[in-house]
Amino acid sequence: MTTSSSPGRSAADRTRPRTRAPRNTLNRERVLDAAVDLLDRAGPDAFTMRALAERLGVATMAVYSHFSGKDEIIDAVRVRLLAEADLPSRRPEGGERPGPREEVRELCRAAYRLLADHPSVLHLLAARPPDGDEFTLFAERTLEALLRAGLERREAASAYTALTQFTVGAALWAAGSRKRRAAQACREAGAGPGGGTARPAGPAGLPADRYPHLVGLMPELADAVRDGTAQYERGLDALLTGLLG
Amino acid sequence: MTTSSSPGRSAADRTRPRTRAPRNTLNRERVLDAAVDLLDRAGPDAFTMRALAERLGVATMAVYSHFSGKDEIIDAVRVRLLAEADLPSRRPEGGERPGPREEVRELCRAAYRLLADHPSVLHLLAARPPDGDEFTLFAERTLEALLRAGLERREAASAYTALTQFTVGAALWAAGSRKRRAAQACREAGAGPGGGTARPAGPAGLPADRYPHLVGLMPELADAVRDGTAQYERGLDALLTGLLG
DNA sequence: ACCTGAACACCGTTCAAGT
DNA sequence: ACCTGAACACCGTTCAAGT
Repeated sequence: MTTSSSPGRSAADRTRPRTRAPRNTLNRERVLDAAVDLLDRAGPDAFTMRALAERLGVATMAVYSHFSGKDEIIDAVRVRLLAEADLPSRRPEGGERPGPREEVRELCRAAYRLLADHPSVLHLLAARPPDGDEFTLFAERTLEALLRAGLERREAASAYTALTQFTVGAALWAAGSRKRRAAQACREAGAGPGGGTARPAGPAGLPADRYPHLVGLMPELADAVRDGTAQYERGLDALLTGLLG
Repeated sequence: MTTSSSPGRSAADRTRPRTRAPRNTLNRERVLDAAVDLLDRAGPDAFTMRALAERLGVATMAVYSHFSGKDEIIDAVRVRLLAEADLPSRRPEGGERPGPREEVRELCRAAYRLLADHPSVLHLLAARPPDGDEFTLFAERTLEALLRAGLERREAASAYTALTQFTVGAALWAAGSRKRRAAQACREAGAGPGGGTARPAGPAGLPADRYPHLVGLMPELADAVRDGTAQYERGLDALLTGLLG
């Protein structure tokens, strides 16, 4: 897929043995920094213990001194990212404190942004979805706002769950469409600019007689997927209306 | 993790060369049958070209005569499952035709059930989310009902997208909680029934002073995750209310 | 305690060969 | 055309060894 770019050290470097790393070059934090970076840059498939170690300038097995294995690293990355979400400040400096509905909206937006900025986290969430209580700060503040909005305890828990589920699903969609768009651009670049006879009828080869509405609404559906953020906000508004009345 | 159960042939069988398979034992359909079965039974991690071939009673490379590789098989599995969703019949035999809102509800329920029954599809969806137009029949009928409910073209496309996003997110949550519950049961069985001193304070070790609402609502949150279907329906109703007014 | 290199049991896939 | 086995370049992880 990529050309022969070596991300860490050159092939020549990798051949001769690296100068031995100082005794305490590594710690959990440095490993996690590199893991998040590698995951976001290269994607989950390229997230390899060997690649991670190379990025740290260290032998592969050095990482095992600080983590029991790849799974523990993945768990730690997930916990860190979910905990570090850039949430809106609790007390806005200048303006009024927003109403509970507006605060829930802002919190969800922040969660969506986090997932959109770190597409690889989605892969981790899919492989091992969070406990619900792993969003900690996000959960705490969202639940508080939902209760303040007048919801009962059960209703608040249920609403929080629904909001989180929707947010993850929407982010998943956006990440997928981004990936697909990149793949398509790559394909078209490879095929060259000579496609005059392409696309005979249905945009995806779908029979328009069997799926009239689907084919007819294709442009609108493409729009909805294209601008993930705007689409997310529309859905979020609808969900909030249904949840808060 | 598992005991030494060999899913396909015994270790002795695997040692001596298998009797050569007849010329046309394999075809795309048989491969996909086995793939879906293996995926649902053993999970995505155990979904291996070697395991798949063994289940088919065939050498590993035989599969490559019908599929270009693992990715193509995964794509085909996803398309097949999404296309084969067990949707509610278009014309109910006895009763009245339901209103558009009720029909959308039933369609979404069917989609959720499909994802819940095939948890591994979720992994595939996460790795390469669908085009939106891969749900074909589901999309066609949902879009039709949304238009019938009075939505504009853009609104219908947006609403369909939101419903699908929410459905995938909710199914993801349910699958995750199921997996986690199984893992926990396994862990407890291993530890034996001697846990009298466990769980000192917060259910997950969360500081109750930092996360009062989250800790306080833990039972309700656990309930919301426990019965995935009921939780999904509550969220779906809220979303529909917001979308259809 | 922390880091290293070789080795083991896997994986997807290429390739030349069988029928 | 379809199926096979050996081989290649990976992967996560175990292990004995270095400092």
